[in-house]
Amino acid sequence: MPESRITTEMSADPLAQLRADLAGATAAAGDGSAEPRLDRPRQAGFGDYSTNAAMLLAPLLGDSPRAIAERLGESLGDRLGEHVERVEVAGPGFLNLFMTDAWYLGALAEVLAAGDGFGAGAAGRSERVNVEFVSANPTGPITVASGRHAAYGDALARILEYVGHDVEREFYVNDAGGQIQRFGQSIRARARGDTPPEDGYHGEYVTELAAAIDGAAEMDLDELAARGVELILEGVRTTLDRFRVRMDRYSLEHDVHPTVDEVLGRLDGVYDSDGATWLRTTAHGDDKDRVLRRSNGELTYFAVDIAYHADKLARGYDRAIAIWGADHHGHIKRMKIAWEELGGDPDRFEIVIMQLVNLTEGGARVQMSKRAGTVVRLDDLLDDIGVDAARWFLLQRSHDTTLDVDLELARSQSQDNPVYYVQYAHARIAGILAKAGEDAVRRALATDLTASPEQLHPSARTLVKRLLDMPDELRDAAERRAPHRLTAYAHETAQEFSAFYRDVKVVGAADEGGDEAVRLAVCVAAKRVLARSLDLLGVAAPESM
RNA sequence: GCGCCCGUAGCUCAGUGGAUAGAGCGCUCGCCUCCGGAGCGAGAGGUCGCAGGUUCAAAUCCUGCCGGGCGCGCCA
Repeated sequence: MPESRITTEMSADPLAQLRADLAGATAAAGDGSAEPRLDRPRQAGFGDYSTNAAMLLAPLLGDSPRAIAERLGESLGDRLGEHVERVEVAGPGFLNLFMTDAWYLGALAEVLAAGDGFGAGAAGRSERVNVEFVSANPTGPITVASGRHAAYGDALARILEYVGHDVEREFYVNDAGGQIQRFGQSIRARARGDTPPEDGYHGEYVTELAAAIDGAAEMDLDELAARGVELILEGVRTTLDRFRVRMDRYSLEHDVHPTVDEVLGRLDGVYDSDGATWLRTTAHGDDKDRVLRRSNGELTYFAVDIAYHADKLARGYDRAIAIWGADHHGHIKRMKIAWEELGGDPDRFEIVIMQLVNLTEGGARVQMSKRAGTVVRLDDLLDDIGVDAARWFLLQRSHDTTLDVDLELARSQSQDNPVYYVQYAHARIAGILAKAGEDAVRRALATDLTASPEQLHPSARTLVKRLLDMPDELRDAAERRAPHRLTAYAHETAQEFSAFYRDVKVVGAADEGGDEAVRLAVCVAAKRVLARSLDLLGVAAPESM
């Protein structure tokens, strides 16, 4: 294992360098198979970073973890030189690293040298990724539930892009089939002053559509439905735009239909029974076979979806991520089976299931019923709590847990609301930098920070340490498809900036014997990290509030 | 009955193998001659649903139960 090799390479990620040194020392002590972790201990007494390397080496070397830790600590200390204050062996065999101010300042300088791109490309390997989300029947305005999909899919796409992937965002429009027919019938009924069919659409917007379409009462049903879809889609685009959600591609089910026969012909296990056409999905572990064409001759949603995915597959993405609602989880198995039948690699087709959203007001649940037409529209939510709060709250929780949005809290522009807390921290930094003046900031950024005599305040070290986490946080958020982690990260960063602000004076640092340039540099780095985090979440990062 | 998701502080939830389990809200008590008080600090509050198992180490992995949500159509 070449030693100093890895560490001499310039990297925009100081932690990656530290990790490389650790990996080098560990490999030299063992056979290279151990993959040590570099952790941030919660306890300040356990150092700035810690590693489990010795405990991993113990079974390999047949020695006690603590004895190995002693030796490994020494060689690691040699590698790190002046970057490390001391290396301690603790507990069952942890190695705790206490970094020097010099290391912190060097790391800070690297963060700043990365400009606005700190953490960019953290994925390492770039893939061409398709993210399909929000896809829904274009038979009504976009709801809060779809809003969660939209916020999630968009933030995920932003994060994937930032860490280095080539992302395409796609909206699949189910503009064909029975639901659309019922939609057309519903519009016609309203146009004629009748009540829509039982299984039709009863929302008030249907009446508005009927009024907006000339001759709706007499129009051909298919044409009427198509006109309705057109108007709904227009509204959907407007809402998504307002919600800062960008789509690269709208795929229409209508366009998929002509390809269905050809695609189904490529599948094994298609057979006729009871006047219908089936796919033998049980051959691949499904509990029952699935209908492709009903005995009345109509295609099922499944059949059309297979053709849609065949098209997606043919487009040759490295990875396709589809975001579906919780009520669709029963379809995962059969769709994956079909994907494989089509020759797709199962590892390159992911389905993310979004759990439901509930709105609460003063502790009570806001009742939503699709049938009764009392579903809350995303637009209504945006009117109520604003785009920033809506994006934040809809993104705050993991996609696989049901989400409660406390409207009262989300609405309040007070100290209670986490999204304003983070934005406030960003604006506050902007205020400080403005107070310092452009020249001072420019000079600070041109300074060789490592030459500064500044003794970093513990709050400054904590904050810088947090900033250095960004590449890892982004990588985790991307790999785990977990944008919500970024809300937590942004909030922690804001909190730690607040502590830093409380503990040290930035403008006029000299008054207390400090180096203003270093402190300004910390501010600039923190501001960029907050701005980037907020941007990836689709939340504004205001200069003033 | 079967499948998927969830069960962590009063509430809403982070935390997918590491050392004394965290945040926000709510509650209690403090802090404005100070670069933005839309702020800051302190405190109370937890058998990580239960029981086994794997591991040097489990909220985290495995098994079985219990509780909640969502599905289980020739609907989409």
